Formats: sequence, C-alpha cells, structure tokens
Amino acid sequence: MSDLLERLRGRGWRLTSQRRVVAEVLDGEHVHLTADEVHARAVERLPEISRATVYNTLGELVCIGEVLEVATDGRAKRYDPNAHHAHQHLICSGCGAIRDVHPLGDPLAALPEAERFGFTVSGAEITYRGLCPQCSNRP
Amino acid sequence: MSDLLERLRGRGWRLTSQRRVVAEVLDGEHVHLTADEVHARAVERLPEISRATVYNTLGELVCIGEVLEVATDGRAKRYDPNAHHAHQHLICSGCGAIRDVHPLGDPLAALPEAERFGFTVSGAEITYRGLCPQCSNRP
DNA sequence: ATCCTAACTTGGACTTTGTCCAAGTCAACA
DNA sequence: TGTTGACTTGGACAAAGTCCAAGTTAGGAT
Ligand SMILES: [Mn+2]
Ligand SMILES: [Mn+2]
Ligand SMILES: [Zn+2]
Ligand SMILES: [Zn+2]
Repeated sequence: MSDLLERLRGRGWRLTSQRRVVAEVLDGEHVHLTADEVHARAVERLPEISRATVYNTLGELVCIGEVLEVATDGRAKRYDPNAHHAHQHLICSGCGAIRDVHPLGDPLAALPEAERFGFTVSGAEITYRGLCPQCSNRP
Repeated sequence: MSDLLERLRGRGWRLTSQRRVVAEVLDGEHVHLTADEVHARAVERLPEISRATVYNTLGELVCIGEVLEVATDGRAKRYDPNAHHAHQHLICSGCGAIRDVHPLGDPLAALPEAERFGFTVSGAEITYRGLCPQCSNRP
C-alpha cells in the first residue's frame, strides 16, 4: 500500500508515522477491520498512537475515497481498503468471517422504475449471508 | 397490528400495556424507527414506559420473527414491522428517508458458485442508495 | 542546518447506543 | 380475591465514537 502513501502525499497530507502505520495495517486482501482492531494492530508497531488519531485517519481516508466504511451488523463499522474495485460482501452468520464477492450484472438493474419512487438511485450494497465451510460442519 | 397482539397472546405472552404500546408504535407502512424513536413515541402514550422495556420488547419481537432489525448505517439499528413480506431498502443519502422496495428476481441468483467460496449462502440484504425527489431538487 | 508554524497528535471528557441487574409491580390463572 | 412468576423499572455499566485544549512535529522558508 505504499502507492496509497504516494497518493496521500500528492494530496498534500503530512506523512506522519501514525498515518504510515494505519496505512500499513490496512494493507492486504479481505481486510475488514474495526477501528479498534486497526488501533490494536497499530499499537504493536507504534505504541503511543492514540485511538483519536486512528479514528481521524480512518475518517479522512473514507472522505477521500481511499477506504470504504462497511456497516453490516449493528456493531462497529469496518474499514475496507479495497475501495478501487467494486465488490459486495459475503458474511458467515456463525463466525462473522467476511469475504469480498463479485456478483454478476448490475445490482441496480433489478430495481424497476416503478420501485424507485422518484429517487435518483446511484448505488447498491449487497450483504450475502450464510455459513462458511468451517461453520457448516459444526452444527 | 392487533393481529400481532393476537399472535403474541398465542405464544403465551402476557399482554401488558407496555407491549401493547410498542406494538401500536410499530404499526404502519415504511416504519423503520430506532429504539429511541420507538421509546419517544411510546412515552407519548404511556409516560412511565422505560427504555429497558422498549429494548426488551423489540429484542423479543425480533427473536420470534415479528420484527426485522435493519442496520443500514453505522448508527442505531432500525426496527421494521414489515417482517412477513420479503423486501429490500432504498435510502436517501440526503435526508435518510427509507422506503421498502421489491427488486425483481432472486438476489442470490447473481452470486455464481465460484464466488461462494464453499459458503452455504442463505440470504441477501440489498441497500439501494440515492436521492429522494425532495433532496434531488435542493443541491 | 536551523527555525517556524500550521497541521497533526494526544489523553481525557463526553455522547450515543445498547446491555444488565436487583427490586418492585402486575396479568392471568385458580 | 389471592398468588405467583413473568414483566417492568431506574440506574449502573459497557462499547463505539466524537470533540477539544494543549502539546508535538513535518516540511517549507531562511
Ligand atoms: Mn470488502
Ligand atoms: Mn422495511
Ligand atoms: Zn463461519
Ligand atoms: Zn431525501
């Protein structure tokens, strides 16, 4: 995710060690961490980093579109660095595991004009629910 | 929603004034209130009703499948009495208005086997986002 | 290389949303 | 009408998130 740091520098961000560490923690595939999980992992690399800074940085990354906020349950929001490749989520009802998935077609196509009630519809988020292989085998 | 009260009696629930008032508040179409909104409206009819009882009753209604929990943003959960007619939600990004909508086809059909990663997929929730007619006209 | 300063970070107070519990109340049945 | 277990209550508590005054620092200017 060093390209992310480049893009942030391009936007005039000051590259502090805190921001660097948050960007490092968010690096990877299928990463959907809560703010507190991001903070816990950031603290391992930079023990003094504060919760407030993690929340600030995550909020800024969401603002500029580099990270997505995912609110799937009523619990803590999750932060998803996979913001440049449209996708949906598949969540295990047993253990909470989250996978990125790519459904076929345009989700908006399924919503007929008569069901739009004059709204200008611009997007759709789909949460598929089910049981992961491990949880399927433990009843 | 007096039929709901009948069903609850059938399940052996004690029909207290508190439960009656919560059921009354939830009556109607396109109702997606937060727990605190339910409490505020319940208090108008029954001033002594407590937050704890509203949370208890909503939780019980969700448990027995009479009310759905909708977690669309990272804020408070919303409680949806329209539990016996499968539907999805269309939300205005401007004012937060929520409409029930009915997309065509089975949402699960769009997720190919190769994108299921061994999960047993059992359901899908879709949140359509856009601007309602009022918010479209106010830039 | 050092200085300067706006931008950033920090800890803690505070808010919102939700859970839990001991004590008091009451709906339903006998 | 009396009894009793289910229900309700207020308040304490917890988790998730926001806000702020005070302290620190990245990076441009000198
Ligand atoms: Mn994702
Ligand atoms: Mn609904
Ligand atoms: Zn699982
Ligand atoms: Zn609107």
